[in-house]
Amino acid sequence: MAKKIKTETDTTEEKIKEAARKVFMKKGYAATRTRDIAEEAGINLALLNYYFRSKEKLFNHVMKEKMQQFFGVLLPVINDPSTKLEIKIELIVSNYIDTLSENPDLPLFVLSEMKDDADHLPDILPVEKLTPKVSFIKQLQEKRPDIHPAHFLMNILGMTLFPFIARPAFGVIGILNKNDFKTIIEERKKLIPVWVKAALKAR
Amino acid sequence: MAKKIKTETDTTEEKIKEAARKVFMKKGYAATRTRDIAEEAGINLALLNYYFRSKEKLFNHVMKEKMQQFFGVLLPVINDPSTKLEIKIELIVSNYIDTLSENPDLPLFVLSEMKDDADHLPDILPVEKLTPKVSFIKQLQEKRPDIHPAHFLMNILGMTLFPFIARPAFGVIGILNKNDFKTIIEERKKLIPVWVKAALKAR
DNA sequence: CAAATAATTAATCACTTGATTAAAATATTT
DNA sequence: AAATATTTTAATCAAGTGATTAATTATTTG
Repeated sequence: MAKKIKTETDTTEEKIKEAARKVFMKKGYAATRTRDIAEEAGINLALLNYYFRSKEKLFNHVMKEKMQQFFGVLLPVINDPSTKLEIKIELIVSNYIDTLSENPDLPLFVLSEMKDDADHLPDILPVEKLTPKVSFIKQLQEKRPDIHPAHFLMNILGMTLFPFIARPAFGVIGILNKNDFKTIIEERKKLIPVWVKAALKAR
Repeated sequence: MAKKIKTETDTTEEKIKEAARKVFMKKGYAATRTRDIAEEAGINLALLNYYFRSKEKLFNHVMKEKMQQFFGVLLPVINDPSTKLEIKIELIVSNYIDTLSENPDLPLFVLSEMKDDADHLPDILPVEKLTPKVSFIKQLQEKRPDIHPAHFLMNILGMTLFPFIARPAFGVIGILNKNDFKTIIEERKKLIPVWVKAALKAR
């Protein structure tokens, strides 16, 4: 009989983490019961506390991961001085669309939980501040010194992320069925950069 | 001594509703305790159930109000056939910015709670579906028959609402302090329509 | 005014929930 | 194989939570 080798995804700790990701992402911190996570992981409730001490500590672990995933799409691109502005825009949009197509709950989860907690969050996510030294900001200011660069960041992220955040709302107003959504999102990979560039030129 | 006249905002029921709006909007359904609402309203916990029967019923009342407020900005403008497309765009943007400046938690609240509940929400909000008969949709299709009208709706709403949804995130990445935010949002009233119109022309 | 009705409260219930404990089972080391 | 350490479980606790009850106070009505 083959020896039991516990692969990384097979360990109890990883089963709990995976269940925690799933349940926290779907229901948020407050609506999640540790029993939900234990059941999802197929383990006893006490084990969860044995491995993670408390609901809050387990949540912080997931939250840190998810914030890194969320900002991890943006920050490397933004900081790379060797990529020109137009390419940065294309990369941000297509990276986010790829990530969120696999993980559509990510932005609403991160932004909701950040709001509850905005103050002591910088602790768990060491994010370099977007000073005017950051190449993306510099490039935007070069192109449009008359407009605050935050505007264009809001435009790119708003156009890209909002459809995922508001997806149920688009359902309610009946403008999109499930299949349309996937198609439209895929179209936006090419369209959003075109529109952002048009906005950069608009006077 | 003057007679006690209970004004509309002075009644117990209204005090409970007002407290419920405040607490539910700030913390969401799951994180809200009925005791929080009672305390905020300055009444006994039992009174809350006396007037509204249950936490869920009280919440549904608030939710319905907030959904009407949220969609109420959009739907009348969208359906008016006598307003031309460019004006519609300006109205949607400036109406939302005015509403959300007074009520910045509205979109994250509505969209979060809609997600948990997406299925049986159409019950509490009778929203006319956005068929191709709706004037806004018709106007978009006239202007750009090559692009699904949902794209432009996503653009307008994304650019307008996203800054409010992601405000704590903009704080964390340090691109905006509190005063900047107000200024920038006010600037966007004029800028977003310019950008949307540029996008409508872009090829 | 007195009786009836409505509004309000303090106390409490039943259940949920995060967490702990003590013991059992399993794995590891000696 | 015995001893030790680690992992897992069932049972339980204490605090929190939505809701109810029974009594009290205020208001309305006849």
